[in-house]
Amino acid sequence: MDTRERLIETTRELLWERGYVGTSPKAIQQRSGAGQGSMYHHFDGKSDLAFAAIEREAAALVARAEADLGGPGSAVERVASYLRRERDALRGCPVGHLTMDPDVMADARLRQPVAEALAAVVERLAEVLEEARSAGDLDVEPLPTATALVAMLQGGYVLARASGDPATYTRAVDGALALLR
Amino acid sequence: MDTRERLIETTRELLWERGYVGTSPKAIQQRSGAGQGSMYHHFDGKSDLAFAAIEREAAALVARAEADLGGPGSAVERVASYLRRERDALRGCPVGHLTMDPDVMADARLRQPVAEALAAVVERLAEVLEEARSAGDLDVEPLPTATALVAMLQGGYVLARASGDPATYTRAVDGALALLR
DNA sequence: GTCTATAACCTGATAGAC
DNA sequence: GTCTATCAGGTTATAGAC
Repeated sequence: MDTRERLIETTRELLWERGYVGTSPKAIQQRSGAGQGSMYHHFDGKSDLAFAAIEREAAALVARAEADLGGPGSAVERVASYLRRERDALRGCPVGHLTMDPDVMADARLRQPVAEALAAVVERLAEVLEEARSAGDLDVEPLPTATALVAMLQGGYVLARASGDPATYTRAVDGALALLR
Repeated sequence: MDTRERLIETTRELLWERGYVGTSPKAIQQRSGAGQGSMYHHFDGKSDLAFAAIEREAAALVARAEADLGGPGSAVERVASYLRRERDALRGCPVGHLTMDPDVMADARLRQPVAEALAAVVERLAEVLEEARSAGDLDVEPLPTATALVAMLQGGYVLARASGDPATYTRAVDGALALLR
């Protein structure tokens, strides 16, 4: 992995752990092993480097959702496997996380990939719910239901982090799946 | 309002807007109109002042939930009025917000009021759901359902902030209420 | 209770040598 | 491409006068 790549991956980690406001260029340089000059050679500054990291994280989120929602099985099964996929509940969502960061939300460029990725996941889930409805397996409005389910996952992280217990996240998912029937 | 009070209320505002990591003592002093010496006279430091603000915010969260969940009406109606209560979707939850802040989560003292308040809301909602179940109006497991519903609210903020549109929050609530039937 | 002074370190970046 | 030097300003306090 070359220096540029290491800078981006390190920034992904730090954005996840500490957010944008809580991540300093110095911390990125130290963890990645890149020097000051090196970082400013490859990127215009903190915001530019964060953009590269956020774009990549956003694309990864959409890809993970698609792996479940576009996988094998009936529409209902795919929704369940998306909801039940193992997640690192105490770390939270690397993308959803960023919506609570004031400096990310204040910067249109940083905000865009976050907005697009979450919207894409909701829309994709709505498509699969629509499919389940057509098949007669479910009787719900696709878009509000998809929005509620993705919100429940995002909020599941909030409650799990607050309680310090990953089981809180699982409990939220169980509750949502039970409601879906 | 005296200086001490102004410091606490200003800190509540700034924690909501910018989080703990993103809020500096200087910013608190400037917005509250209190001087450096004044702040350090009333509080041991940033963390001590934040604790006072967080404790108060956490208590307010529990009180708002109780106003709906302990209000008049049937159990089902109270759940609906809790879920439908108007919230400032783009600002997010002043308490849930803090779970994404690394320095709050790393400090047991700051974390405790956040953990307790969110747990109290979930438990209270579960009680009301149990009541609705006893009345034969609802057929759900109280605790997982309450966890899913509170998570949905917390995640509704995430999606609304990402999209920049408060309607996203409302859509999530609508989806959840529809599932509850 | 509030003020100013001071401190040691961090932040986010630029400049120019190698 | 990477390095070190430098910079103006912010951070989170402490000290002591008023």
